[in-house]
Amino acid sequence: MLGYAAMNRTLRERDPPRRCNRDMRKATWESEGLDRAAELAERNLRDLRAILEWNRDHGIRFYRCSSTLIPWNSAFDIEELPNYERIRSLARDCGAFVRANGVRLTFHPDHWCKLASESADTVARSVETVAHHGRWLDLMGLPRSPRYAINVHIGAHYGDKAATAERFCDVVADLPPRARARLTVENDDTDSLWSVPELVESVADRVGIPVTFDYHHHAFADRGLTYREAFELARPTWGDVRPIAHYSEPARLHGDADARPQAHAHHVARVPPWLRRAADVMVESGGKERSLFRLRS
DNA sequence: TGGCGTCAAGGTTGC
DNA sequence: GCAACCTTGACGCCA
Repeated sequence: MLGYAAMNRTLRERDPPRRCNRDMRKATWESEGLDRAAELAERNLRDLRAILEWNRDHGIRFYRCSSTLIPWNSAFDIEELPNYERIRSLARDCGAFVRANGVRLTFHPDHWCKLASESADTVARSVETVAHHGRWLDLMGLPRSPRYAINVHIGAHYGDKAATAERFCDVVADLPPRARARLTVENDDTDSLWSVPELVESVADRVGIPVTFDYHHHAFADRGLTYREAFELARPTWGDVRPIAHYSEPARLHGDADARPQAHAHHVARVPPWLRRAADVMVESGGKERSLFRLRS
């Protein structure tokens, strides 16, 4: 399967727009609080259902939902929402749709999520982040499996990779099951950070979570491995679950000579067939769902 | 209503 | 030691 992340450009341009990433700024959160969060969450969940239906109608069964599905959820318990029962019902409905249609739904908390941080406060906030993603998937009634992944990066080295890996594993082992059982870890796009072999050896083999292979990121920390060798290293960490891989192409190869090497191109030319055969591939490009259509044509 | 400056959070690197 | 940068759409102020 091929998938895309977050925004659906086609539905975003409709009137009214359909999207599941409505958010608010701090000042709004402080002035309007739970009532506003409740309203945005409800609209986001309704539109998530619409996006999932649109995906199915267009042959797309792999989708990464925005982490602002329930905005500011790290600041409150979801049961505190005044419309909690409606939220629960909408989430259950999305989950039922996902299961009935063989959809793979995942999340990818952003780079503020630092499970291996040296700061206890940062770790606590990061644990809360993956925990509430797990809560959403539970509300949807989806199995606690990396089929419905909550994918994170370690994203730092703190000057000591061995100690960082140790902290990461300790924190992961203590996560609530709703997050722990769905957690996956992805290779970074920086030479000093976490490559596929490092994640497999230092994390996956120790604490038993799958490694998400990001094809584009691998170029920045290849450790002498070809793309295929790196993927084959990550593959067994998924056990019985079909692996997820991320695929994008450098903007520089698509005419943007000034782009930094890590920048993603707006579309991708071709997903390697060996990768498509062995994994569900999340295409990360600005073109979103339209990039998938171009790959088919 | 449209344009546009700014946005909760962490960490690395360059100066 | 401080500032820029990551990344990117969307929020929300202001004209």
